[in-house]
Amino acid sequence: MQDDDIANIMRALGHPVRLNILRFLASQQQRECCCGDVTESLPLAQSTVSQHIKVLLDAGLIERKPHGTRNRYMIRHDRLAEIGTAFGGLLTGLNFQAPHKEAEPA
Amino acid sequence: MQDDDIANIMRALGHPVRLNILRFLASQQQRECCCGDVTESLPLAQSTVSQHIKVLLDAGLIERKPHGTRNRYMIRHDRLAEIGTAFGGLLTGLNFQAPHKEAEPA
DNA sequence: CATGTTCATCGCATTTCACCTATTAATTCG
DNA sequence: CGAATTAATAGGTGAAATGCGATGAACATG
Repeated sequence: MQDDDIANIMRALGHPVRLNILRFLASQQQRECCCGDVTESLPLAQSTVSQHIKVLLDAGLIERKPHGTRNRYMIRHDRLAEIGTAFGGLLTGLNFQAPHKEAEPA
Repeated sequence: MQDDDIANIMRALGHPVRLNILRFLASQQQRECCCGDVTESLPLAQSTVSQHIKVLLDAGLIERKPHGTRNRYMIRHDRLAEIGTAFGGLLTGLNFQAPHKEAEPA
């Protein structure tokens, strides 16, 4: 995964509302979960929520499934796994460069 | 760690240039590493780099140590560990069962 | 077909971000 | 002290993000 991809994903995660949306989706996994449900759980207008959902979609963090007149949203666990790996790699890379001097444990 | 903190950190990590700066600092850990060094490694003006550094400082990802007329910068490994834990917690909360191990400094 | 529901998208206003040049503060040194 | 060095900050500009209300497409149903 490229720096640009990681940066994009981090930016998508860099907003409290979007974190809330993800958590909400996670908590409602097995039910119908459409834009309206998410909107109800937040003090924001429907259009605003829809925008945030789009950001998460574009970052590949969630997926959309049309379902009648509604859209059902769900977390993309496959992508989360990738992201976890990439992020772990990033942190490891940032930690790795001090072979003789280690971060001292308290 | 609160959602706002996580979001702040994610936003700080959500820019390729800042990822580059972190990597550069990681690779130069044992040497003097001041703003000028970072600037030389990037196609950006000194003031722009200084601003990015400020974002990383505010997010607690790096620290500053005045050193003569220069400022020496270094990665805050303690914070990276915290962030790794928080991020892991976030992913777990989203129902992601990590099949890989987390990046932590020993 | 007409009506109601859902929600993405389109303006629009405001704020924040990213970049620059120029300046200023702090420090070293002749 | 004056000159040089380093880097933070001030100020300006254009782009992007964030929020809203309004509109319209897609679908279900009477």
